[in-house]
Amino acid sequence: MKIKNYYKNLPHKTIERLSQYRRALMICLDNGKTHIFSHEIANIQHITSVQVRRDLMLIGYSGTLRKGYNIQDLIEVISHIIDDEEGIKVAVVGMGNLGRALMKYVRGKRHKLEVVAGFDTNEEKIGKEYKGVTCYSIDDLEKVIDELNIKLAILTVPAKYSTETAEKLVDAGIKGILNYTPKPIRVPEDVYLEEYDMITTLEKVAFYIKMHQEKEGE
Amino acid sequence: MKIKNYYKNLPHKTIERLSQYRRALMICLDNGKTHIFSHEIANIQHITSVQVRRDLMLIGYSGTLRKGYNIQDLIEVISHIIDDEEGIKVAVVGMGNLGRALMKYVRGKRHKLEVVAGFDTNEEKIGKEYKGVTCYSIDDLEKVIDELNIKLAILTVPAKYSTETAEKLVDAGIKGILNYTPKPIRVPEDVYLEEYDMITTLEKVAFYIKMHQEKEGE
DNA sequence: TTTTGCCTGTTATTTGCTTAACAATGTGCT
DNA sequence: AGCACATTGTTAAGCAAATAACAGGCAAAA
Ligand SMILES: NC(=O)c1ccc[n+]([C@@H]2O[C@H](COP(=O)([O-])OP(=O)(O)OC[C@H]3O[C@@H](n4cnc5c(N)ncnc54)[C@H](O)[C@@H]3O)[C@@H](O)[C@H]2O)c1
Ligand SMILES: NC(=O)c1ccc[n+]([C@@H]2O[C@H](COP(=O)([O-])OP(=O)(O)OC[C@H]3O[C@@H](n4cnc5c(N)ncnc54)[C@H](O)[C@@H]3O)[C@@H](O)[C@H]2O)c1
Repeated sequence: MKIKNYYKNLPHKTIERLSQYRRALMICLDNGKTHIFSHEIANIQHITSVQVRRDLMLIGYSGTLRKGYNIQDLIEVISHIIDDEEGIKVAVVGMGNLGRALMKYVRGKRHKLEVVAGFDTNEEKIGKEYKGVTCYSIDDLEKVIDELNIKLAILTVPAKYSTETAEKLVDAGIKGILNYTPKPIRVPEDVYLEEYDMITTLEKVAFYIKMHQEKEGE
Repeated sequence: MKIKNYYKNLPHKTIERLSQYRRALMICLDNGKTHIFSHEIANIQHITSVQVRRDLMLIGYSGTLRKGYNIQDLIEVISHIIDDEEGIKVAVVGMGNLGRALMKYVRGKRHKLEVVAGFDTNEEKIGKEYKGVTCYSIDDLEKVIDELNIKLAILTVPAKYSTETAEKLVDAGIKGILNYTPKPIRVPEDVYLEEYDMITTLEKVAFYIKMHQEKEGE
């Protein structure tokens, strides 16, 4: 399993960029391009060509000298690395403003990532469909997750329910959680967790605006 | 201006954590706590106490031995660092599903960060209020940004308009952009840019789920 | 009063990632 | 053919951040 093993050593940041390269490449392909240079990819993503080449080196993909990389090929290689063959089923947990926006947004974006269920506690939402996806009761979490083979959950419940909902998700056998709640959650080692807090990011931007202002005023 | 200067050297990650510490501390304060240990903060945030102490060292705040940190004090010190005294005015550019969710979410969360305007191209949205905030035409961008003294923009327009809208924002004098569009944008050096791509994050979680599955199957 | 233990604050080490440097190579031009 | 050069692929250096290691000190227990 040599091939599989070196995936493990890919830097997290490289994984992120591969996802981005692929989307950029698909657009290029649609535009009729067949080959692309590292500096072109770099330009689209606003990074350096060195970084692109380094990432591609890490996944063992080689381009042709003076012709660049074959777009079609490269898309396939990246897909083979980051996509699961069977596809990964996704649930949105908490069908509020953000949950619904995400549901609509993600649906149909990547065919290996299918949103197949929503969950909520609100009686009015339970049983309804949103963009063709059923909203289930949180009480049926375990059953539905098992039946629909859901592996990934996007957590968008109110912050005060983050912890308990995360626990339910883990107990139900979820393998990865994307937490958009401002409250950090804890998961066992075999569950992959990614957290993103918008208020933090907003405050960070505000801080650097403030700092820049002060620097100018000196 | 010694004080101001060392803010410049604070690691980006420390800034992010300060924002999070503060929110956690405010909750503790509400609960009647007056002092807190580094390991308690660490527990809430699911990080190590060393990291907490190191961050606090960097901002030059000292606790009391065996009593920990004075919560009220610490909140003030952090606020003094990351908050702008005048407050920073924010605009949401692109009042779609995500834009509206964010508008509602951010409003009133932090009183030094006020969302004061929305912008859109859709005639039906222009002139309407959402959560008490007016949605202006993108054609009035420069005027409104100037009049309301808006410094920070959250970009939530469709990806194909990211680039042109970013340019408009920069021209209008915006000092910081938070780009939630999947298309990377480019800004001059004096504009602070933060980008976040949800699909990338989702694919990353999916990748690690897949990898973990394969490791098990060996 | 001494000792133990708990907590802070600081310095040193390690890790992960980015950037720089450069060797290798085939293409087109002269 | 031979030279100039754009472009790839790899190794080395540099940076930022996290973690580890540890010194210092006070409070309570013995
Ligand atoms: N709206 C945003 O733009 C935004 C941005 C960043 C983060 N967030 C975070 O996302 C979360 C949701 O935000 P929102 O604006 O969509 O809030 P919301 O109130 O619109 O939605 C919350 C939804 O979760 C449901 N819910 C409540 N308790 C539940 C439980 N125990 N299990 C399952 N579902 C439950 C509610 O019925 C509701 O439908 C919050 O934690 C918020 O901090 C929101
Ligand atoms: N919805 C989500 O959950 C989500 C998540 C991540 C990223 N995004 C990104 O955020 C952006 C918006 O997503 P959405 O789901 O809200 O889409 P949407 O179509 O609901 O909203 C887009 C809004 O922008 C307005 N608009 C169009 N052109 C404009 C212009 N030139 N200037 C100003 N406004 C303009 C439209 O009238 C509409 O109101 C997209 O780039 C999307 O990729 C959305």
